[in-house]
Amino acid sequence: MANLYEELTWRGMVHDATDGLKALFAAERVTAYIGFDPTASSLHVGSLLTVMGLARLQRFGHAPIAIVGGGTGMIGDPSGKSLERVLLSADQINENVAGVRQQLERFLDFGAAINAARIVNNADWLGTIDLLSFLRDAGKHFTVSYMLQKESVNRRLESEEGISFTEFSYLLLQAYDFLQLFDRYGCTLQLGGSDQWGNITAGIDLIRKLRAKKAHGLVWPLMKTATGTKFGKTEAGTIWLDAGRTSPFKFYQFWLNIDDRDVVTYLKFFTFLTRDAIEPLEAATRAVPEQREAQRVLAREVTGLVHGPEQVVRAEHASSVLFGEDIVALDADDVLAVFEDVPSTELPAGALAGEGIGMVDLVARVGLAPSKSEARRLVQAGGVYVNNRRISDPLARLTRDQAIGGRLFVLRKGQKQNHLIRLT
RNA sequence: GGCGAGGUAGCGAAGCGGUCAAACGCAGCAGACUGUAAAUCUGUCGCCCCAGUGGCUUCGAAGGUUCGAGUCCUUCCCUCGCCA
Repeated sequence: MANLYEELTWRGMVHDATDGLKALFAAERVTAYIGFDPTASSLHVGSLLTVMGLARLQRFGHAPIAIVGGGTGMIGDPSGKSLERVLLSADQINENVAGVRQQLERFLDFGAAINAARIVNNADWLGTIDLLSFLRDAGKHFTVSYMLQKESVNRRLESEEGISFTEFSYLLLQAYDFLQLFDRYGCTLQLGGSDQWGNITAGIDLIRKLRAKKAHGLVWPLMKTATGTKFGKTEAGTIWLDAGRTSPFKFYQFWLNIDDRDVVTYLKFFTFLTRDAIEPLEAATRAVPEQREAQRVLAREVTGLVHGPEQVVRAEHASSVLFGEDIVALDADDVLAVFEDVPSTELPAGALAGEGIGMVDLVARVGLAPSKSEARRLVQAGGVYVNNRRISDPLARLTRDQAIGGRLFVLRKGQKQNHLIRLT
């Protein structure tokens, strides 16, 4: 079995790690954990990196534990946050935990004979421990100056906002989690993003002090995009793993649109493709970037992992139609299939009777612009297309005989925002 | 508590009696170019409509002076420095 440490190093995922980790991987089956933050009921592409961390771990024969932070989620991790967080209600967190759990099941093998994955909720122990016990068992082992030295705490202390006692104590909770997992499951490794390093080392210290055992940590670099925007966000918002929130088509498109400068990094981070598969793609990106071979593979692989092969085929088909052929040449059923994911509005055919409906009214009515004023501006700027043809005259009118198959219009704003209008 | 500086559109920042819905930059939204990219360039960018020398609401809050106030006066609220 290859060494996971070497694998992660090659993938550029080792930002920092404790000494001796490589030897540990070589010597035994390691049980490792990563925490998931239940701030939403679905994971997004940002947390996909974390999911892949666990999945990769399992593929190398080690045992992954996903800890869904039902307990810590109630407190809020100050790491990487400049503002104090809004606390979620217990109900909300439970709902989110359930959603996240369901998604994790896609990636991890919970039935494996020897290294089955587990999902645990730290509310199981954090929710029941009483304050005095916690202060005696965990709090006693950390000096305030130790906690103040942690970068996440320190930065907030110096900020205008300050930090509440609640978030200040987060470090202790996460350290206590590690201890619990060590005791319950023999978990000796915690993974995470580099912003977690301080929290992870706190857990390692706690285990050393209380159990006299060496635990390990490994963190990968924080995701950044070449353009400096936050990874996983687009104009349309966060890219979620839940098909109900981000359609497979949009998900596919997100990966297809990755910047050349980032695509190789992402292939390493988000796919199981081997070095042999990735290196030619890297060369292709340098030689013929306009072909976007690397992006195509990335989109296919990740969409396949998250939504399955059928969705890949559909997304690829939709993409080729949408950015290639003339929509008018298609029949209404094909258009419906391709645009299934796209928001749609039903419009009574009567609205198009006689002179038809004005462009400005239409754009405003289906919500592509928030008001008629903005709709007009948009049309005049040349940003509106009907069935792939630009209509820049705000006084233009649409009638039924221009509809595809007499029943559909594809209204587009800019290059990518489509909206389907069904006549009824 | 004392002294000083300041609060202008999503953010940053000009404006110091009319020509101010308010320069400029960023973000946003479109357009060109292109590879459904990046960079760059162009337009737009308080809100509304029947799109016009159109309507409405803004420049911390409330009052006042004035034909006219983001601009002057009064009071109040808040922020930031320095000193107690």
